[in-house]
Amino acid sequence: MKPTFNELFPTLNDSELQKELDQVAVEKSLDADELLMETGKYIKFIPLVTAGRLKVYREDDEGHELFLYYINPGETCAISLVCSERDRKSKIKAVTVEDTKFLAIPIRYMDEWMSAHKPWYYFVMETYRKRFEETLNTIDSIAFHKLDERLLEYLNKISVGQNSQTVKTTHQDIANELNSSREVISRLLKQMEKNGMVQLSRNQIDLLS
Amino acid sequence: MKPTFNELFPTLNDSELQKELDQVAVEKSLDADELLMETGKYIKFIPLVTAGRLKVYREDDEGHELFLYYINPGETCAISLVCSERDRKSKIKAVTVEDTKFLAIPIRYMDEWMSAHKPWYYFVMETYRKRFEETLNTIDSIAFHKLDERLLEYLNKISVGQNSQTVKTTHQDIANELNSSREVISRLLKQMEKNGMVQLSRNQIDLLS
DNA sequence: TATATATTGTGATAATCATCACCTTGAGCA
DNA sequence: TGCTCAAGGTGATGATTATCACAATATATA
Repeated sequence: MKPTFNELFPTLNDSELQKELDQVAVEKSLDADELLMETGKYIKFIPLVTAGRLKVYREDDEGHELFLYYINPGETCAISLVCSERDRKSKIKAVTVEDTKFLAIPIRYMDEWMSAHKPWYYFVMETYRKRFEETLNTIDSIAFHKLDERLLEYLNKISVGQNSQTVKTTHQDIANELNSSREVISRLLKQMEKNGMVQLSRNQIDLLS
Repeated sequence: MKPTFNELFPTLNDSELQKELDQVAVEKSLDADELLMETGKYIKFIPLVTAGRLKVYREDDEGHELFLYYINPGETCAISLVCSERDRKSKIKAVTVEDTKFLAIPIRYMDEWMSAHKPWYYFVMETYRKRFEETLNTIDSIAFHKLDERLLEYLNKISVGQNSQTVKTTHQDIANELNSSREVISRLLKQMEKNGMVQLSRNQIDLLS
């Protein structure tokens, strides 16, 4: 059963706000592995994700990347909220990991709705808070933890994000997302398998603990 | 000549807002090296810094710390804005680096002012944007750069923050703020001195380039 | 089924950084 | 002035991670 908008965004359940949303929101969909937001590009709308999933990365000029967090149904992208301010450019990349649907809200409604609709205001502020916190957790991870811990945190994040113990990916992709190298990830995973923490197979890692 | 409030916070120059500010803001001051915000504690007010300087750190459970950014006069703390939402706890530490004065705004006015006063709204959103960006820059630094680059970025950040080429600190303190060790920082600084990038003396580093 | 390709495994080696031990230098003050 | 202590210097060693080279294995597809 497909969840309704109100089930996905319970805090936006407000008749006046919904009237406005109905008027301006455009339903869009993307296939898996499509680029929603690109480093250096302007952001023109706020995506309210209703189905599928987005992965958000930090990316630098030399092609390095680092996984930050997922955007799941019922969530939106804080960066687009921040950057919507006076059309700032983002330094962030958002990619769909599966077929994804979202409502696109043109950013010009941001300021207006923030003062006109308390539910929208709370929704936006809570989004900020969550993303800031996740970003700080990422900092903890890379600043204070070694790669084996980071790998475990990464796998758990993926697992929780997609609500499954099975992570379908390659060692190379993990290495990219942690800004490490394939061999190192392979060795660490082998070690984790020896310790009974995961089960490895081609293109797949099953978390056991 | 001490700058006026309007010079420090030009975007808050709005007669209605200032009337409210005058009513509720409490002027406070702290000596150097005092703790304004502590990991795990609640935040009860928003500090509008008018003089001095704050240093903001990320801190983990095991006492590791990592310098994030300065809060200079004319600025405020994004974390207190985010965390003020429903009285969240912070995982952040803010310490005065010199005698510091600020206006304390009780957090209960946040929501009210956000919808009632556009200048306040823009100020808060701009603060978010800046801090988010700085936090992402910190991620770039620790994820993509080696320690020598990070050290240089750190010294530049300090230098710009205090508007001086002379950084008065010890190697040990730098090591703490970069989550490294004193010997490593000493060696890297010596290398930088050989390359003519800095001049070292006791408790002091002068940037040359 | 045979072959091509993507994925994973693994040893050797190097770079980076942390840690330990101990020394030297400089500044304040008894 | 000489003592004390904080700050800085430096070699040795080890841990972690990156990189290179190449082997082994699984999957797809011709």
